[in-house]
Amino acid sequence: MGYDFQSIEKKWQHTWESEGTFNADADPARKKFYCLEMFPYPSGALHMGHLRNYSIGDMMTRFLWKRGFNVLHPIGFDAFGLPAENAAMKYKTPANKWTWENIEHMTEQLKHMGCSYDWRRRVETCNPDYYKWTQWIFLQFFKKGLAYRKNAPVNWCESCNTVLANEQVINDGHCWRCNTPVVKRNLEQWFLKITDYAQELLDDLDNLPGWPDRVKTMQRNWIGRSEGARLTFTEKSTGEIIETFTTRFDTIYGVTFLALAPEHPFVEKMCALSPKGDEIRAFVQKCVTQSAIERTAVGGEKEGFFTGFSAVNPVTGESVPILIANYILMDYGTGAIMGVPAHDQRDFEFARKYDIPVKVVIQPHDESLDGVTMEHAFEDDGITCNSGAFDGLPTAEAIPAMIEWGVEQGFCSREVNFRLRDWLISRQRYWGAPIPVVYCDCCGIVPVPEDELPVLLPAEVKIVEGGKSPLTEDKEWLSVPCPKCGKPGRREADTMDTFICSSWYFFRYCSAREDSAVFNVDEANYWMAVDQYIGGIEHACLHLIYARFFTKFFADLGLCNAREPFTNLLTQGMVIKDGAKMSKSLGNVVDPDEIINTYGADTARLFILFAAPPANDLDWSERGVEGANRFLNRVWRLVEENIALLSSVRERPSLPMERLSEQRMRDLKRKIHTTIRDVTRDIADEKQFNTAVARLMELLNALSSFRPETDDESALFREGVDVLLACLNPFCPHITEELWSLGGHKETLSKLPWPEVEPSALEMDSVTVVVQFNGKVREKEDFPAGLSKEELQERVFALPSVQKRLEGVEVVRVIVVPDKLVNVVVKG
RNA sequence: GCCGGGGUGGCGGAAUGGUAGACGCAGCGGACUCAAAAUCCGCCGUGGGCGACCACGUGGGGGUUCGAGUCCCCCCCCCGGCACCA
Repeated sequence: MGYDFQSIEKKWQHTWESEGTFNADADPARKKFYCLEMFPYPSGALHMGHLRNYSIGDMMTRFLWKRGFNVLHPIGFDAFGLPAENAAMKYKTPANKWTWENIEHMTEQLKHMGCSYDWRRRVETCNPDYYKWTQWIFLQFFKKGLAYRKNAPVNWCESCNTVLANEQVINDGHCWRCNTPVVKRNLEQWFLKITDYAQELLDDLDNLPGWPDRVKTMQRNWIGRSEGARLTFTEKSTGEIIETFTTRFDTIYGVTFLALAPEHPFVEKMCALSPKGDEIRAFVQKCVTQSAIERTAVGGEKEGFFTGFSAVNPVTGESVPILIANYILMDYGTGAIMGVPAHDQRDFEFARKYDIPVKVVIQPHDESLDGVTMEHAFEDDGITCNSGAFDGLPTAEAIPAMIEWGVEQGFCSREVNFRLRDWLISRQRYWGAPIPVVYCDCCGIVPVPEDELPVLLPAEVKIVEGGKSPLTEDKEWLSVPCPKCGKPGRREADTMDTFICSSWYFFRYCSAREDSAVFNVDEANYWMAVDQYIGGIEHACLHLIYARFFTKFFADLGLCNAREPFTNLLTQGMVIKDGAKMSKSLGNVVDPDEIINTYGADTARLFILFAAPPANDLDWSERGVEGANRFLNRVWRLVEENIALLSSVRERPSLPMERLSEQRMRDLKRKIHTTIRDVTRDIADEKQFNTAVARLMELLNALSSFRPETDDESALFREGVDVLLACLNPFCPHITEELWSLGGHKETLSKLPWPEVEPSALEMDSVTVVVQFNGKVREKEDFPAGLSKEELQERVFALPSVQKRLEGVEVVRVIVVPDKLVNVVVKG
């Protein structure tokens, strides 16, 4: 029978809650630490991913309290979102009720894990007290001109019945939430101008040494900066200006066509002017109906159409044909490109298909290209040719020289383009924060005055089958007088992307009950930035970019000093079972409740932290869980079986190393203190929690076999048990608290300082020295620690086994590393 | 294609350029037991040898070094991101 974790865990959870053990208040006199895990969506119950995330965060929090920090460790719920609406339809329960029930249930689950949250700070993004401020933030964006409406081809998920931001289209054109293929629709929508911050979002990644390279690289790719020039062409018959963007300005002499996106504004004009207008329209129609995936797939069939119009190359004066091409994207650069088939593979394929000339303007170093016969484009650097005064320049010099010349001549300008697009934040859904604007026939778009916030969601809505937003059907809710002129107006029926709600919650935690402002600036400045953020890597280009954007915006509003929200980021791996991510559809889920009910929260936490380093995927193993449980039972027995002995030396100090002479006592003393040293380093510096646990298992093994006989030995044994419990406490808080109090201690272990290393206890009495011959281990021998190089070599050479090996060989060289090894290099 | 992260026993995983495989899981042998469970003790990379030992071994190939899982170069494979972005 194992120990009675059920009653122990309940007991200590009550104690921590009733005593407010982990409540934290801003205190400028104390050094702070803000430890945060990504808050959960209240889907109904915690899953293993949550259990892992919160086990890591809780362990770190408890460790940091012990290390003397004032630790803010809050939790809340990312409570708006589509699943609530789907559940409403499925179970005929209002989204509101479903969500709040889930929040209460999951709160209980988090408490059963023994998590050390400051529960006074819990936030729920669907709470009007919270989304009032989400709306307020929107209004600040609006005031600054960073929230705007535009008509654009946008991503539409036919399953979620709403638009999506670019970041939310993943896996080659699929919805991030439901994996349905995304289609394009032309709609007028609200956007946030995240592109204004593109350069800073990119640059500041260099100031985040505490972030994994993987995540920074993903964000750099996503932001996608490219430097080049904007070049102006003139259409011959109309004089229309057509602008193109290029990163290879050095290839302008090789331009043999111009290609426009089907959506390019000049296309409409050409249709009107040209006798081929109907044909052009037909071609454009064909392109537009292609799916996003077809249009953007690498190696997809390039389709073009000669418009009959032509443009003049401003550099050469040559006339080149204008085509419309399906592979040109309207929302990147200018929506038009200069075609250089000799030096761009896409242009090359296109040119060969439509018999457009290929003009070589860069020669490689090792061969000579011929535009007529070449089989693919030459895209590498080389030597410029056929380019007038620039002939002979290597690419790296040609680009800046030619741009400079183009700028002087007035037909080009330097330009930087980003792949990052503005953030589409409208959602055609009910369960989200309403966008606080009113449409008025007289005044246009009118923001709701700040003192009228929040714009409340109607509590009861009719669920509309077919996925249409219920808000569009609620005539009473929609109709509202214009805040400006008072005439009848109409509310915005779209709600905000829930990623808006989660872009600022970590600020709200700093002063969660503040009702006069979005957050208290002083408290935010005390707590922010988050010192340690923990969550899944799937948010690399979603939440983690949005949150950085919001923080920079807040800083610009003067609301906070921090320009980056998260100083250190830990992205934990997935929980795997039978070789695949745990998921309902695969049927390989393990329910956290079941594990906690069977083995206890301490066992669950310990297994999760021991089974793999946090960034790795974690292979779930029932056997491994049993192993963790076995360890805790051994710890329990160690204390229980020695309880009288431990009490008898409660007040007897453990002797310092200098006073210990017996070898087994010296060894145990050293083990106790190297354990403190190593566990501290593993948690604080390496964030290798699995090895920290391994060290504690070793300490238990040492204590189990010690068997004290004298009072001094008992006192040493007690010291070892105390250290084991104190170091294990952040991992397994309940059992360690219980054993701590069973051992006669009065204080709450959770708030006691982390044990201190006694430096003298770390000193080694003897060391095992490895004797190598030509780099191969041949002998091992114990010597007193601290021998000089000379003495160690002398004593090694005196060993009979070494003497034997030295017979008949010539010693060429000897390398001696004190306390470590002697390598004898021999010949013959 | 570009960028990032990886590749170590049967498995999860350890190793400031200095004993490869800590710790755990599984397995094997033993003790206790009428028996089982639980617990405790021992063994546990591969090949060879009765043995002391010897050879091989961290994806592959080179290199630096007295010494390389670790550093450098080339290559292979797996995972992730971006990709018709001009």
